[in-house]
Amino acid sequence: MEYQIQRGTYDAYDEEALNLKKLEEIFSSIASTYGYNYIKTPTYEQTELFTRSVGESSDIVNKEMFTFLDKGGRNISLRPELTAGVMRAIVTNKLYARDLPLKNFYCGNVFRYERPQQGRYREFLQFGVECVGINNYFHDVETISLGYKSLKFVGFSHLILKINTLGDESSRENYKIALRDYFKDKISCMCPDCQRRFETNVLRILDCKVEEDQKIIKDAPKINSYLSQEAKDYFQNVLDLLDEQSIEYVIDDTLVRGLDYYSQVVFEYHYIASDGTNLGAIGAGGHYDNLLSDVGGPKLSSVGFAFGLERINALLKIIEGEKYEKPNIDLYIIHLGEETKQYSFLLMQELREAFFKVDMCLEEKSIKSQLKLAIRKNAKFALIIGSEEMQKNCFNLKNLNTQEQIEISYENLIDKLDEVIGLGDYEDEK
RNA sequence: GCGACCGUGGUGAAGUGGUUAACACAUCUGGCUGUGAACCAGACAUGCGUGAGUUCGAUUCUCAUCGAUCGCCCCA
Repeated sequence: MEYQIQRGTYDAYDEEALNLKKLEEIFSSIASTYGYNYIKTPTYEQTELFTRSVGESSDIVNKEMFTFLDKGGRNISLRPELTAGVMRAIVTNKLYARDLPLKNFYCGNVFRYERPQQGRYREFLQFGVECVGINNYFHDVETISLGYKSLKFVGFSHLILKINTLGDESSRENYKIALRDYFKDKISCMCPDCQRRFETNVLRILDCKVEEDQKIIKDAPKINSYLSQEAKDYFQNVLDLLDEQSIEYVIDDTLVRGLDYYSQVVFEYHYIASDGTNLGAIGAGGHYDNLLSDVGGPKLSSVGFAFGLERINALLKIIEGEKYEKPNIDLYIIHLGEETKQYSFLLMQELREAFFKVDMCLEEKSIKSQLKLAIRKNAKFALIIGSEEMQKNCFNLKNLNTQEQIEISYENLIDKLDEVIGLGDYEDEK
């Protein structure tokens, strides 16, 4: 009986695992330059935390959560996103009493029980940030631009930033009433999904892709006419400040997010690969005013976003093609003859102490096989040690890219490796 | 949750109701016992996602199930 991997999950190994991990490192370090600190919260929380925060009308909570009773009878859910947990942590630890805003970034696995598709898993990784505590459009822009620049940095040269405003609470309520009013007598001839949305969340009707419905939606009232002057100014300030930084955006007034907690500005990052692959949003976020108070803390405005690491990784693989980074080592030691094995092994351990990435084959194999192994391990250099070399304490160092080979003494080995491998790294970065 | 399509070795894949499941790449061994190639000779699926059924006989037909992919829904 062979065990099967669970639906919607995947194993990452080799370059995929390497690059996923690298993405986390890069995003983390860029977030640090923006003054964000790492926060880690539990993988599961009380179910109610999510129904309260993400929203009972949202599909995520409604039908996509992994929910169960633990042995103590507690109602538990695997996190479908990380914002709610971060908010809870802020309340639990009374972090809101510190200097505001609180700026945290996170990276972790989240769970949603959905039908799997390309770029969509039931357990996937999110990297995100939350800036909590101050209602100031500068923070919105700071956050949007952090996401934007991070994505640019890892290789998305032509990003699409979609942005919209949902207005403040009263603007949004008025707008919803207007929408209901508009769709009231038309809804019966719209698609079943829209009819459902009409009841649960009118805003989402704007998202509908059915052609017939689009015609009706086109003439629906626009949020713009229902925004309070304050909300309009807020949004305009955000746009102006984005312009100042030459961050390009597209205003998309049909952009409404699926999580219930957003207000004011919302945004999504998109990328369409040259081969047409479109994985949907690779990152998305927005401003929210009531989440912290919904979870039992003070009422503080916040803004945040989350990236989907698998989607980002999949697109980068297409963009970078051959250059997509593979695991590698610095040096592969090739030993010839029984008596050189131990000598080589000890040398290898010594080099590892100096933080070189070194490996060797501990079986007896022909030089041919060992060279092939070196290639397969993606080694930069091979160090060939035969009994003659062992006697003389002198080896052959072969550059596996250029095939050049030099003779080098034991004394000079580490210096030479420093020089030659350091150089290799430098060239890689260029 | 709904619809479509698919599932053969490490990989890409051909194929048939019936004794040895083609071909290619990769890998291993030897020819060549110290340098990644080429060439030559061998090796490599007790098996065709899983389970059941039809049949004298199924990888090939039927059903179920699991899984991938795509569309819808939703989302990162």
